[in-house]
Amino acid sequence: MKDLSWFAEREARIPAGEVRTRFAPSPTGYMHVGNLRTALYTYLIARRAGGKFLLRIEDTDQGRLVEGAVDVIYKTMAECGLEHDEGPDVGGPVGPYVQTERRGLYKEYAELLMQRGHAYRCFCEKTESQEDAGDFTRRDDPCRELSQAESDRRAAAGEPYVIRQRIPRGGTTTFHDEIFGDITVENASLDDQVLLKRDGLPTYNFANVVDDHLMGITHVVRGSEYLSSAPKYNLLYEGFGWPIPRYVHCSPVMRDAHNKMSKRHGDPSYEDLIAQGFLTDAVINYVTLLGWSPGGEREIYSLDELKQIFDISGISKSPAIFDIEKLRYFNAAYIRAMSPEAFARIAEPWIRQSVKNPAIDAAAVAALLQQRTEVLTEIPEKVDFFDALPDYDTELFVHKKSKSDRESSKAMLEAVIPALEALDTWTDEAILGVMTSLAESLEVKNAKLMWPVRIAAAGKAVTPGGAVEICRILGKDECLRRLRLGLAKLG
RNA sequence: GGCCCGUUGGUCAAGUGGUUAAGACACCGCCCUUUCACGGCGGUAACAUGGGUUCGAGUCCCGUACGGGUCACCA
Repeated sequence: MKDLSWFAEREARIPAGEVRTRFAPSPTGYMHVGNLRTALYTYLIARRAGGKFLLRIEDTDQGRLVEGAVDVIYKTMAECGLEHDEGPDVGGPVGPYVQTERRGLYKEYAELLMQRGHAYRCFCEKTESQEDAGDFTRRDDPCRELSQAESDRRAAAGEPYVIRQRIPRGGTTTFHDEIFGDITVENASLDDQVLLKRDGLPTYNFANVVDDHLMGITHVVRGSEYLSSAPKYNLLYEGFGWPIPRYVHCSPVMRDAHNKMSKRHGDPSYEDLIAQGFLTDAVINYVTLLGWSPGGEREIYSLDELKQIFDISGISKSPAIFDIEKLRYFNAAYIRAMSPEAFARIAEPWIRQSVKNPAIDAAAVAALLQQRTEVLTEIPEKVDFFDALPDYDTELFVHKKSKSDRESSKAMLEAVIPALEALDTWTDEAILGVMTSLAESLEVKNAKLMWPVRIAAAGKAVTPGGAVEICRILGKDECLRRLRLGLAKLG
């Protein structure tokens, strides 16, 4: 048995009282919304307490690894501003927090547990899935009662085995969860779970306990699917004589009342949301509020603000349904709150998707869009008329509210074209001045004059911005060309 | 099926024995107005259910229903 005393030294180097959390994804795919939320809560708990936030890659299932998944995790964390504290274990001879790189460790700890009688070798055949497990009753493993000598002999003879946890046959185990409170279960209902697999790698159940302890984790934050396994982890901690961390089990993020969010059902991952034109800050804000509430009426919070106020007590017990409509609202709020310059910067590529004409000022178009955009993806379709006048129907000139019909529209255009032709300064003020004074002299409401101008200029009934702004951005020549065209259409 | 957990409007949610049961999204109406949007004002809409405990229960206890999780050499 290797000397493990160095761990005592290592532990001594973790500052007493420091809150330490970890986000421990397994690299089996993309970063879904539930993952992101868990990462966020884990991060916020640490930051709020001025503690450490660590990252650990749980790659012990060699069969389920997905190429590039680790990169997605790192990239997403970085993009979201969830900076993690670096670290190999404090001073210990252990590498970075990637479980396959720590494999030797788990075996030693499993053997330590075996020495203490809390684990045993099992030489039985595999059951690799729930289906294989058959009925719902727990197997009474014959290997559990094998003598140490017999067990050692078979192992030495090269017989493959796994190491199982020896759960007490009687009694109960109680653990405390920060969200769900005290939960007590009968030990008899617990299975002798596998700790170390045949391939020598630990199961999640075991690696988690060992690593959380070695990393000095004080708050174990994870999905509520682990709630019913928690008693087994407690027994493990007790077997080692280690302090039990605080548990924070979070309910899942749902796509509807019955199903979790999942890629398989076409639910968006973090990357998908960004590709769909959502802003990182809005996603973070919304996702944090899905299943957690600060208690007041305010809803818009930056990550920095969340770091100051996040509290475990606000996490809710029941699952929350992801509502993309509300995310859209948050996104729109974030867009509106940006400086015009910042918005122009992010909107420009989207504007240029449909507006190729360099004569059209993208920043000016962006200014019109800022109050009317929920997600970036809706931009190209909204502004395409700046590039090319759509082939519109003259029915558009008929508008009840402004009392416009074909005749009035024709008359308005006939009047406005020469007035604008005579205009030298092509600014909002000048254009508006011409139009309002013209409306006044024609004794019509502004709307009645503006309506046909906007229709002729844009070729569609709904546009970002009004007649004046559209005319201005189009430029005098193009604007007048379109107005004359409109007039011609009206015959 | 056993065990564990949950349940306030369509959705997110406040609420910790005494409230006209907040607020937000969505929806509807009105106002503003140069279309749309923004903004402003107003409206519809909830304590799953049955028993207790209590002067008093959304809040505490028990049952029921419904929903979720778990029972893998997956995490």
